[in-house]
Amino acid sequence: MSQITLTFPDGNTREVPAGITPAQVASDISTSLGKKAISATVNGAHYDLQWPIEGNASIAIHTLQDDAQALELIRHDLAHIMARAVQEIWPDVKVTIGPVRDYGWFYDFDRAEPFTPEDLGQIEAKMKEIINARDAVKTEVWDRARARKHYEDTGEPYKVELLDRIPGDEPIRMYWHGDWQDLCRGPHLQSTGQVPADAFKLTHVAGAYWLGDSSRPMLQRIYGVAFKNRDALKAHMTMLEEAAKRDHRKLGREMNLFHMQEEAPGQVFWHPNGWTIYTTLQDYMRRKQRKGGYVEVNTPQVVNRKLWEASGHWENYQENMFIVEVDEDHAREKTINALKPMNCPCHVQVFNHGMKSYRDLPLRMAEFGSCNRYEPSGALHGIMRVRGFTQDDGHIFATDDQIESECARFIAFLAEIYDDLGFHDWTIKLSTRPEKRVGSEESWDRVEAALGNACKAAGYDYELLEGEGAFYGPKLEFTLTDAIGREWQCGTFQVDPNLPERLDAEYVGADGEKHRPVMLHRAVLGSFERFIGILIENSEGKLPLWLAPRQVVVASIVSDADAYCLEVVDALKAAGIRAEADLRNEKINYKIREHSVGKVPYILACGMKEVEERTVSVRKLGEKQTFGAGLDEIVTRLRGEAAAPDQR
RNA sequence: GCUGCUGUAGCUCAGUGGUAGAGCACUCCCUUGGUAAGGGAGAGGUCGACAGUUCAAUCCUGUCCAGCAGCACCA
Repeated sequence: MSQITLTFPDGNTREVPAGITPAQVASDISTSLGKKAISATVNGAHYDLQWPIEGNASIAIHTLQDDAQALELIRHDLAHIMARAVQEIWPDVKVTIGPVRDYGWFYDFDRAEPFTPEDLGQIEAKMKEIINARDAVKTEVWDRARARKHYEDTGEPYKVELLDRIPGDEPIRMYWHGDWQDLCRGPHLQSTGQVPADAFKLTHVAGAYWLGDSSRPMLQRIYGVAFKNRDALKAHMTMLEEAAKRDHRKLGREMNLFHMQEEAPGQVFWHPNGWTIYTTLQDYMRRKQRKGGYVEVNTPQVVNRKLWEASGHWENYQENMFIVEVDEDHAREKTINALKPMNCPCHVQVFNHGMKSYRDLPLRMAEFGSCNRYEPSGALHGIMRVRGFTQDDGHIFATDDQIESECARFIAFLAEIYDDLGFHDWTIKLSTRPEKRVGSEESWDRVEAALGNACKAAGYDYELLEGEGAFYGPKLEFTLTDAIGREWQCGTFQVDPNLPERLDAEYVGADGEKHRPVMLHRAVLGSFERFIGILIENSEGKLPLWLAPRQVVVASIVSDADAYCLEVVDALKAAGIRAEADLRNEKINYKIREHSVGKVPYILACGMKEVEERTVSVRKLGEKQTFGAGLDEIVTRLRGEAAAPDQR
């Protein structure tokens, strides 16, 4: 047998026979390492301890101490252990796939009966039994035909289909967790006993289409989370509770911002508090847009189908449109309109009205455009995904030569706004030409390069999403990261030569000839509804002062201070601050608690001491420490703090 | 849209084949209290909608509507 050379991370080398497994290598180093080992990285690939190494290689042995590998293997083995548990309890359940995901794994099953929460408890108990049995994990490479016959014989049609999808040059690996067998590319742990038995939890069950295809059968997906130890699991559960506290639907109720009801699914009833956030944000955006060189327009909600036919939406987007039929007595046939799902066709109408010159370009047209889309019922989510919403929409009509500079200009514009709104961590994704597309290769080359160059010119790197662009042009997507690490795609910049063509937009060039402008669709926030939802969740309802709907509550400590409290409120209001008095017959503790829960940024308490001294006792949200301030002093201070970021 | 679950007071939830209950919120009374819930009383519900089974339905069955989780969708 030939010898090969293994190189360890510390640079040491070892001569071993070809075909040696990482398990043997680990045991050769020490018995304890042999026991502790879970997997290896061989020439950069994550290797099962049982896979033979045939040639010279770099090798690193992993143990449960190595976070990345350990978590992946624990979760992956748990997926198998769960599938085994399910089949031991219900032998006729069909197994499919069970990958690792963030914090855990899932496994999809085909079973006529739905799994219940009680079933999850039973499965968990069975899984613990399996882990405690400490069964060895074994693997073999099988011949494709043998594997196929095996799964046909055992009645596992999904596995047969998976087998057929494995590329011909890949080995067919079989794994055994005890007697239970699964087709799997591996790697896995040495034994089920290496899985911590107290650091996982089955969380929920939900439907999922086989292979993610809505035309295929719906399976039942059981989700689990798993960690290296019980404390990490606990920390995760605590994190989930923290995330639940930020839920904008809950905070929206508690802060009396908005509500939704079943007569208008997917549409928001904004209450005074919520509408204050909305209009404050909109006023800010309007000022930014003016400074940013945009003209603002407003276009109709209900538009005849002719325009949607011309724009292509009738053909491609009709399912998502609210159709409005108008049936007049005298009319020969019904007039069919649609609520606008997008503003772009209307903006082209504005552009088309009157002859445009190359001197008018780039023409930056903005609208706080109210749109309605018939979103699938299952997609609705609070104010984040709705059927009626308002975009901070804008379309830049430009020449090809202006794309790059307009793009760079937009990125700078967006960066300022995200910064003002407290989002300092965001990324750009560049989506390039998809398979199905229109336009020449040269024009795609040019426009993709323009977007990429604009990012670099503005000083930002981008991630490439190849083939993800629209059929007519590439786009940039701007994704921000919130306070708890979640990502939200908000901004977009999309190059569209198609719609101007369809709707016959033209301008007169310097040569006196008519030319087609390109249209740049762009948004910074996306929609006000969704963005406000993000702001709420990001801040846990503790919005920055300028956006807080109720900025100051002046609370009386004794009723003899009521008149003074009203005077303080008047002074604050005169300074443009949203202030209100709380003169109720309640103790100051009660008022403090209530307004703290209500996320009011400032509570000014006034008792007789304050009345006599003409001061206020200031308590900032989230701070236990209070401080005293003179009336004029606090008005000046709060007026400064409450100014919008662009007005400081 | 699909699978599963849920729908009882403004909110959070308990409960029963014989037309309902708690806590908080609300109103009133007592209390004037110094930085996260003072005490008492009262009012408040077509038990999501519509059918069906039953002597009797909030409860059982069906259909629909809405919400939640996930999947699919998001030109």
